Amino acid sequence: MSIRYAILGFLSWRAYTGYELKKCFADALSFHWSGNNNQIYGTLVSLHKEGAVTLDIQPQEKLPARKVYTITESGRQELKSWLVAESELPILRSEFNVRLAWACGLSGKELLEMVGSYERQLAAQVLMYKEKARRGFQAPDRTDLERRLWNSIEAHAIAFYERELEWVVSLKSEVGENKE
Amino acid sequence: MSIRYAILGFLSWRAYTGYELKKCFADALSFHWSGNNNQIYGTLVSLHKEGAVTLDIQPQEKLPARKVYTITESGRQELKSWLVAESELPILRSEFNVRLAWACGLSGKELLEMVGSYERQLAAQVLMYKEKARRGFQAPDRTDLERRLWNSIEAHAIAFYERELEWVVSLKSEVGENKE
DNA sequence: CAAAGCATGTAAGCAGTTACATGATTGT
DNA sequence: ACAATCATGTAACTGCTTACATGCTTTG
Repeated sequence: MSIRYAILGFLSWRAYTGYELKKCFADALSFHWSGNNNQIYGTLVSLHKEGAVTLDIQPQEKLPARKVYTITESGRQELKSWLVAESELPILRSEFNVRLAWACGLSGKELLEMVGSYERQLAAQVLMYKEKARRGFQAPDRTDLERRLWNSIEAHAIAFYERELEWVVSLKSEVGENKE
Repeated sequence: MSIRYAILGFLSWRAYTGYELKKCFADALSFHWSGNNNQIYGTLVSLHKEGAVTLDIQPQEKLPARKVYTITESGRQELKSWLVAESELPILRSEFNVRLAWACGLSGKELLEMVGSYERQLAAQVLMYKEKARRGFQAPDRTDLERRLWNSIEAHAIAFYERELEWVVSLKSEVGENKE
């Protein structure tokens, strides 16, 4: 999928500028996009061309004009028909897995160091996610269901890294036995 | 990362042709690449250009010549120094998550159908992975450690989809309560 | 005085995808 | 007759990334 529907999703809440959408992507857990300019500004241009959003240009005295995008009825319909379509299965792309697959050529010490380094990275990520989740996400008037769904998605994202961490810890003993 | 190191990994076992490598990627669980021609044949050409592999062309009577690639000492070193480098954290890209984030606009029935459809897909994926794991992977003389590592990676990959499935099932009750 | 925030955008590139192209051989 | 296996390769595309470019304002 592309970032297109995530942008339509945010716009279904309220009108946003590209700059504000960037912040949405930066703040939201469990969206895997960096929210870089090229994609957001580019996607907004195509959405506009295709009539999924309207554009309101608000000039400012000293700053570049704000371009405020508002979703149209056609945009809402596109979002809705995407929602009920079939999802692709999630893909787990883990560099560490690939490394581990050929790590048996390393010495026991190197292997443990490799696993330990990944463990530290994961632990930091878990902390970071938890902190982000604690701060919460700025969203306008959400229904109770929506809030519960977002909480569940967040918790699931955190759990993913926690499971990974547990697995890596279990790997250490598996590998450690072989060391001596 | 790129598929480059995975290819070097396979070649560290033994020499392969591009065609055989394609099958490796198709058979291996927990590698997220499709193993398409463009990538494999292209990567082999660059690996050769850079001296990480040597090439032996074996003409055949009626079929295109087999191009057998063998890893060089320099290729082995490149693989090893990659192994001990720091991994990027795994990224979970889940289309379903994005859909769910804005699914509260759907009716209770639509929502349950959406979740149910994803649940069925996941269940099928889990079965498929288990069947693949049961058949095992054709690899030449592996050490005990290597076999254990691959088993652990496979089990972890299956567990990932099983967790996702558990989560989705728990979502159903969360969503179901809201329906009435 | 530097950093962060506001606000737009572009250039160049990487990694990956599907689909196409060729063509013999063997099994159902 | 049709599909699968063997075996190579190319074309066109999508999605995403980092880094660059501009330039004013507010805060520390």
